[in-house]
Amino acid sequence: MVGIRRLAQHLDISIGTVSRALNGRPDVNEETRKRVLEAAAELGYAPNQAGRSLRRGATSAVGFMIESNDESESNSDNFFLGVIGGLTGALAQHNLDLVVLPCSTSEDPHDYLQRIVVRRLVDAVIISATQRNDRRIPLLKKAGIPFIALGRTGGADQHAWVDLDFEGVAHKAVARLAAKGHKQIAVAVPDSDINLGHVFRNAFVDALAQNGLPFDPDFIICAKSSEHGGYTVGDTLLAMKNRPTAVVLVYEMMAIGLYRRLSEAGLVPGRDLAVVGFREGPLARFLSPALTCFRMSLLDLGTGLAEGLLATMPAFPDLYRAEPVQKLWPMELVEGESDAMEV
Amino acid sequence: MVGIRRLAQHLDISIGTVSRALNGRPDVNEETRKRVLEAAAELGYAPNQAGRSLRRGATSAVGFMIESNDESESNSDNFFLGVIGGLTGALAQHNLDLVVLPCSTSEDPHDYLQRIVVRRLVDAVIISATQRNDRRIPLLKKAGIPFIALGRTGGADQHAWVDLDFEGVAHKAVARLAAKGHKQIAVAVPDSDINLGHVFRNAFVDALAQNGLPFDPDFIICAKSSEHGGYTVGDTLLAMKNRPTAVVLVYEMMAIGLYRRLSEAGLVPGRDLAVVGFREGPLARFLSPALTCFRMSLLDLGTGLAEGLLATMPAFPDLYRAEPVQKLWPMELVEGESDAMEV
DNA sequence: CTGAAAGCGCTTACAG
DNA sequence: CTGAAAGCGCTTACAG
Repeated sequence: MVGIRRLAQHLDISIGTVSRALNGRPDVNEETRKRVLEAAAELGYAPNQAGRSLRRGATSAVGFMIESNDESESNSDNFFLGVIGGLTGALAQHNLDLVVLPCSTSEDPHDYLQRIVVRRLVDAVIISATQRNDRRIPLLKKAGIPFIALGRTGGADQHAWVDLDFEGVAHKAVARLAAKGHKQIAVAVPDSDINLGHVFRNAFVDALAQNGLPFDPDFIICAKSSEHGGYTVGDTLLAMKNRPTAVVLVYEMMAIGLYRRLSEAGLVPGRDLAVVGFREGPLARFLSPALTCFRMSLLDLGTGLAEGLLATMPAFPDLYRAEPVQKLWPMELVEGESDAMEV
Repeated sequence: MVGIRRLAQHLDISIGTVSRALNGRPDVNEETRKRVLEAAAELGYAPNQAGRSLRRGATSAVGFMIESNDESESNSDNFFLGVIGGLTGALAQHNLDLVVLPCSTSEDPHDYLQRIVVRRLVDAVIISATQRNDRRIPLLKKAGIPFIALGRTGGADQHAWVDLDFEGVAHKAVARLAAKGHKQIAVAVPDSDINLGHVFRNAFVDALAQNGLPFDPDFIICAKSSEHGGYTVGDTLLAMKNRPTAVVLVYEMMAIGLYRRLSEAGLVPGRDLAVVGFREGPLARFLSPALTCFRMSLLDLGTGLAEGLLATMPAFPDLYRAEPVQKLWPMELVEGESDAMEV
């Protein structure tokens, strides 16, 4: 592997000049710069990242921590890939690399992140799957490393975050169902401690009140965030004596399992039970009857996350903002047939 | 952030001894080692990765390059997350970190990988979505960086790879359909230049011959590797005057779209058209009628990949093998109802 | 068993 | 505009 020394020797100039030429410093003769650039391309030289990071005290890399546990495995589908596409695009404009850091099931997310942070593997971090009480937040604050969370936490959030507009979804879904005459509306939320479950549940209860509908705690159904979870939601609904006439889901994949369970019972979504799904994805588009759900751009979400993160990085003073970005990402209703019925 | 200097000063010993104690060198007084370990835990010290990498000439990180393009976005679902789980587990045992390196749609995979490699961002690389003629292979060979491919290429493969046993799948599927009396069997393959399409097509043609069945080029249907692709496969099949009685799919997600298209035409899989899917996933399990498909463990595949990679790394002489690992990953038939019919 | 020193590959004040 | 030199935070022969 060719280093800066070899390149300098090849050009018969000093390594300092080579470095300055490559880094676009203004105080370099344009003729010299041209020769350096050409030779670098020819010899396939790029600065060794360890040497550069050590000297600069920064890695030019941003970490995106994801959890590859069983739950996310079955529900996330293409969510992260879409977001990653947006992130890489926005970060690349500022010469930042994105590295995805998968925390395995067997390791505590807090400990994993701590290792990453103290070793200074990356300059900034994006965390996802935020818990209601997420110990990673104080860890990152204490370490003083710029970060943004994809998802709110339960605390007083004095940090940057971007989250889906669960409130908007809950209100739009409930208002729509109420307009069709539904009075008994259930909601399916994840049974883990992930914060979005709490957020969505609260928004749902709030939406019921706003529409003058009674709240029945039995109508909040906890389930795994997966197809199978959707299936068990179906089980629960079918077993209720006072069965709801509508259900709102908070994970795309749940719809698949619920459709299946209903079908086994001879019931049809939109005729026997109104179903409102969550995120419109390739799967939702192929369900029959078509699922009423909510649309968003994963790419734009990724871009928004990147912008929010850049605004926390002192290394980018022109983008830096004193106030942390805290943004709810809007989701737009897509009308399907799964809640066509009126009651 | 506390460095080794601070830690040494705090303990009133030299940084050399601190380093040796932390790195488990035998030539350290056990009492000293204990004090160092305790102080490191107390002060939250871990060696700066840039400093360590520069000195050692190795990063202790393995890169897993994935492509976050539109196609993979809609087909990969949980495939990578599962594999990543297996990879992290196996690599962690050798103190290697896994970093996922997403190549964005807009960048050429070859150029992206070259940047990663020459900057020495990682010690070894796993590439995926191999093309028939994949320029990344010669790049990695020339750079002399240990690597393994998830997927074969079209060339004479003198490098390590692990791939799914497409041959086994094609033969099992065709033999099973032939036994049920099918003589006109179609296959759906991806329309991109990804190598698995070629591999599967060849295996399919081979399997037809072995079962004494004629080969009709019209029965090879190219489609996008997505739900929508499955839908267009349905379109193609329905439009054929000489319609096949069975179809074998090479992507899990295709089944969803095909089911949908058949349903729209009033046809039922397993009654009007025999369908054999590819990988059993959470989605396949929820299709109705149940999809006949093939089962594998993503976790084991990840572990196998890691082992194959470690065997190429001179840094692990006890695992090192002169012969590159080249392994077809077996897939086991899971009987469903989607090919129940006999003809 | 421990300390002092060299050096990994860069970038960047500092002289000239 | 360029070169020589210092130094980022580690690890590791080398002395003692």
